[in-house]
Amino acid sequence: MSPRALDQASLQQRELEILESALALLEEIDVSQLTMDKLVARVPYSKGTVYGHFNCKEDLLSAIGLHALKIMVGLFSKAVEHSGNSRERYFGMQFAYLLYALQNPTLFRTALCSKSPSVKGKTSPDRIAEHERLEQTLMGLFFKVIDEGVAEGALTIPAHMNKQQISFLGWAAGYGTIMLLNDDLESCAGRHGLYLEREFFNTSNVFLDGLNWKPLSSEKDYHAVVKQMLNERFADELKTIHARGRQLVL
Amino acid sequence: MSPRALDQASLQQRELEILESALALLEEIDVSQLTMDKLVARVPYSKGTVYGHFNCKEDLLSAIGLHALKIMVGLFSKAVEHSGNSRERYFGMQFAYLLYALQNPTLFRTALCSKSPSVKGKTSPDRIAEHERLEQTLMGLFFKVIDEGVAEGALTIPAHMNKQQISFLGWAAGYGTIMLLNDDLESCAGRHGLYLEREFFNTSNVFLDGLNWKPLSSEKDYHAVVKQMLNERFADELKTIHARGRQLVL
DNA sequence: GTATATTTCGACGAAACGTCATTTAGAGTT
DNA sequence: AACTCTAAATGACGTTTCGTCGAAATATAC
Repeated sequence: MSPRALDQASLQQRELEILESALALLEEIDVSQLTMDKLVARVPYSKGTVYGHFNCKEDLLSAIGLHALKIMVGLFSKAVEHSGNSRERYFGMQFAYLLYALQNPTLFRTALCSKSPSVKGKTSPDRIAEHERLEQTLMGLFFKVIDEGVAEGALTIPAHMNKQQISFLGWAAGYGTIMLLNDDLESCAGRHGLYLEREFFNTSNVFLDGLNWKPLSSEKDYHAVVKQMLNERFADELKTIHARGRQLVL
Repeated sequence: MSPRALDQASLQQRELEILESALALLEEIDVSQLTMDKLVARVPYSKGTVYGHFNCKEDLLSAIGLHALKIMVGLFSKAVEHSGNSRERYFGMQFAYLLYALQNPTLFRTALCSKSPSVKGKTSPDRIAEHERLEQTLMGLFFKVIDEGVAEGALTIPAHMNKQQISFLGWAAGYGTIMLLNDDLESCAGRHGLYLEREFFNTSNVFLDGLNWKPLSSEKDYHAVVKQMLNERFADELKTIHARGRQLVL
């Protein structure tokens, strides 16, 4: 009956291959210069095949956004599994976001585009749904640690807030810090370099102190916490970041 | 010599006219559907003339972003001039950002696009420079109130932070809140409506409490502060928001 | 070897872009 | 009032990018 039904696995495999080619291309040219024709020229597949995976440039960008989300889930999971109290782990999760951004500057920058309304407007419904699903997963990781914080007695959720709001605010703080200091991602510790991690660190602590999540930053040396977690859990990521000529200064 | 030399004023006038036509068009279609041809068809000018002002769609989007920034400067200035202590005014400035977003949902959504790397990559250098200039102005407004807070003795800048970091974090919190709850902008207080202003309010207070900017939210009724400022300073904006069928619930 | 369902291919028409040779019209000149 | 001169406006046109679709290729079943 059905001859050579292409299995899901090799389809996904090829999709990933095309996606990575796109990212490689984006190392050379700006997103604004990216065209489907250029991508097709670079890939060992035809236009029709590429369009079978991504129905337009915007859909491709969204797929890259999804890819980024998957990497984040992996990093955040590692941070959550780290030993330590709830605040340390929450803090670690926030910091993992910075690691992701430093390790994959192109991916990070491109994923930002996928948030833009002009891109979302052309994305396939499937991918949008998958996007929401993954964001839910990420949220779940944050919720878990918040719950543990409450269980430990280290955190009391303010009367006028809920878990969503808390994890959301932390996310916004981290996201905003990185986005506004975006330039630092590329810089090899030049004039402005080295601010990003410092600001990220401080921002996260101000946020957690604001929630009165114990132990406060005045009661515990979170520099040491971050350093330990980096060494024990994120050695590979650090290596990649160093290979990019970027140091992580805390 | 020069016949009918066009003065700068009428040039800017026309640029604004085209820009507003674009925004009107964006009330009907999505940003992703916007084309220069559609804009030209809608405007009493030719393609060449339109391209004289905006050298591509992305440049137009950036111009819309600039327009948004100008409106923000106006709103923030009003909030800064309000009576009250420094925290009240800083809080008011944050809230003015929400007003802007609710009053101009299309503008807000479109301005978001102009932040995307894919758009910035095609924007004219002049406009990028102007963008930075205006953002400096906005920053300046925040700095001013932070300085006043310090002068009043209501705020002590944490040893490991500076003004930039503080205003940045507040901005990120507000920006993030609105962006992630973007959908609420359009909704006429439906199922999900009404969360945005509540979260925005709480987020801002958590942030300011985290900084220990006195009086804390436990010491003062900031609901009353916001309500008073809205009535005294932002009656017009409230009217527009109501006209859009959106209530502001605090 | 043949039939058949599936995948791949890339040429092609449509759409959007952005330019530039031409036209228009206002101000000065006679 | 006719003429000239030139900045400004125009829109047709060549180019680029898009996304589709009929044809070709491929692999399996029989």
